[in-house]
Amino acid sequence: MRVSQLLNPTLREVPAEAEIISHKLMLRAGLIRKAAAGIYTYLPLGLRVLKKIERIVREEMDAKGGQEILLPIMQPSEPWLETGRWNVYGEEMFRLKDRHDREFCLGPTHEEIVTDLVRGEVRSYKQLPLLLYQIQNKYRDERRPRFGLMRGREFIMKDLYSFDRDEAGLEVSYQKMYDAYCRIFSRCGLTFRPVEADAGAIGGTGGTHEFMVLAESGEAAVVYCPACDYAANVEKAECKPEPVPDSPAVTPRTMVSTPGAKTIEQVSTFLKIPKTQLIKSLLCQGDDKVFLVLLRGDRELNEVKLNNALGGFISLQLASPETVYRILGCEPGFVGPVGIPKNLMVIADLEVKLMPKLVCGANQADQHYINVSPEQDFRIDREFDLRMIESGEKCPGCSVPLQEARGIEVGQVFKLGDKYSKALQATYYDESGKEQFCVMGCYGIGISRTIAAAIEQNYDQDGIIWSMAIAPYHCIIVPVNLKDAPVKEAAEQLYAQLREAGVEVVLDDRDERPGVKFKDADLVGYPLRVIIGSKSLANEQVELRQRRTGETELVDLKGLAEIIKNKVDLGL
RNA sequence: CGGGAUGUAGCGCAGUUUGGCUAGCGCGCUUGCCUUGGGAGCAAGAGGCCGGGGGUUCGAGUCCCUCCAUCCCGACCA
Repeated sequence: MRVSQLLNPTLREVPAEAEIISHKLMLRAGLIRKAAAGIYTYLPLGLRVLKKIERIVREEMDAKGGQEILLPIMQPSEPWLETGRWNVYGEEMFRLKDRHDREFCLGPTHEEIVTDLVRGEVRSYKQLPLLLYQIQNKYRDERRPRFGLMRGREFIMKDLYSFDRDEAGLEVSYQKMYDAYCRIFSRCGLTFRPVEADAGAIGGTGGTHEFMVLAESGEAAVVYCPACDYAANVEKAECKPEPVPDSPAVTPRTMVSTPGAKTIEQVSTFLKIPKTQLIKSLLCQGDDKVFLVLLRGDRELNEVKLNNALGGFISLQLASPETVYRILGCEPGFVGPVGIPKNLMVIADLEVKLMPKLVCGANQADQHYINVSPEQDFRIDREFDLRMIESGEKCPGCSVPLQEARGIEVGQVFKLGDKYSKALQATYYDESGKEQFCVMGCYGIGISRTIAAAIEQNYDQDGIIWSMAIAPYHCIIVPVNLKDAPVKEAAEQLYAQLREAGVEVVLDDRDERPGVKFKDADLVGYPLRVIIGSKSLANEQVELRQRRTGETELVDLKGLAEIIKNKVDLGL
């Protein structure tokens, strides 16, 4: 391709809309343009990167026995009604009606439609296991799309669905995908970590792992063990209850005045009692149920754990101050578990019981109780691990202190079990002629997000640094001065040779000054750059520069095509 | 959805407070000259429903009402 003909509108300045580095660089390097919030057009170079990643994904899926299909984007409501998710998915689902008023959605995911397919086509155990995948658009009306391709309302995903005879089969499929994902992200040149995760609305009873590309801009927080291979999303990371070491003298429960002290911080300071001896009492509302959640004062509530513990709500949130007042007769700052209405369920974190004496709100303005004993002074109806893990806590595997990092979730693998096959009656007949439910797994990779993640991990002040495997082109030829006939001729010749050799190459044939071409080449991030200038050309030599290292070598023009071809094949 | 901000040429911005004639600047774009190893220089040009609608006024980019769009924080989220 000739740069003069390439639709690659690079920008000198960063559009005001971009915040994070990948978004800025993708706009500046002319890879994407915005069509609407969270909806993007891929320009030629952006699309080439996308196709490169797709190709790697296809190769690895096919290698594991995956069969590619293409499911519809527009899906009828019926299978969604059968699984109950038509109503559960909420506003995040784009919905539409046809001229007959029949309801459809733009697929946010494809469990329903693929299971609907399989229940119609699979009859026998002989057809299993079945691994079906597709690469296509997903639609989610995110409340807040952001960061360019990182969180879009339309995005491209590879999703594979496995159908097995039983749990053992699922285990095999799951492991295949887990391995394939590791290979895919390695081939894309990413530093990543599989972490234990929460299954969220996709549900399913088995395990799930998220594949996190480690980057500062990541939206997810993970903890990992530097000694063993334990790693988990903080939403999921299991917390061991820790006893509070310092226990105050045992005296009867006493109400004390704490004027204006509403937060844990304020109460702790006012009473000169460490936060570990305070109780954090949160009145929560899940759908239409209200309950009181108790945590040690210095801990944070993990809402995902809470929601899972209670069986999953459509909406779970802190109760409004009005609700708190209606139920407990005080404002949120003075809530506590002592003397509350009998029908108000109390859900405590595992650590609460380990607190010998504690301080809590008295459900009266400006009053707290001190010397409160769990179970003696208030009841605990149910106990769970409800808190957010903190970095430095001990690894559940090997007790080494955990470290914290941020990550971009580029993939997730789920064991679904029979959640969808049961709801949609996807069954097969086993050897004895008995009807059984398929055991399912689903496995997603955010292809478009992976592009953004790759940039977040590979850039410098000049622009993007692609790894060879996913670069839009392998190499760019920059003739310093096209009006210099030998330079032009050498450039054209090399361009032809490289194309002949199967190297993906662009020739910057624009009548621009060299500085402009160098800047653009760095910005776009071609891994290899050949600079043809008159001085070195006089010795039949040109410069070969590596984008990542900036390392430049003077090489003979003769045989250069082979050298470049080798570098491309070796991935540098 | 709550809070905050922004919308003026392809991009980045000024002008809006205190209404006034023909709406500016830089980059980019077009043409010519010149230049050719890290976003050169000179000259001449093109390009705007000042986000939309309504209102106030002799007069609105500027004031008022309203809608829309976009971004950030939070909430939320496979």
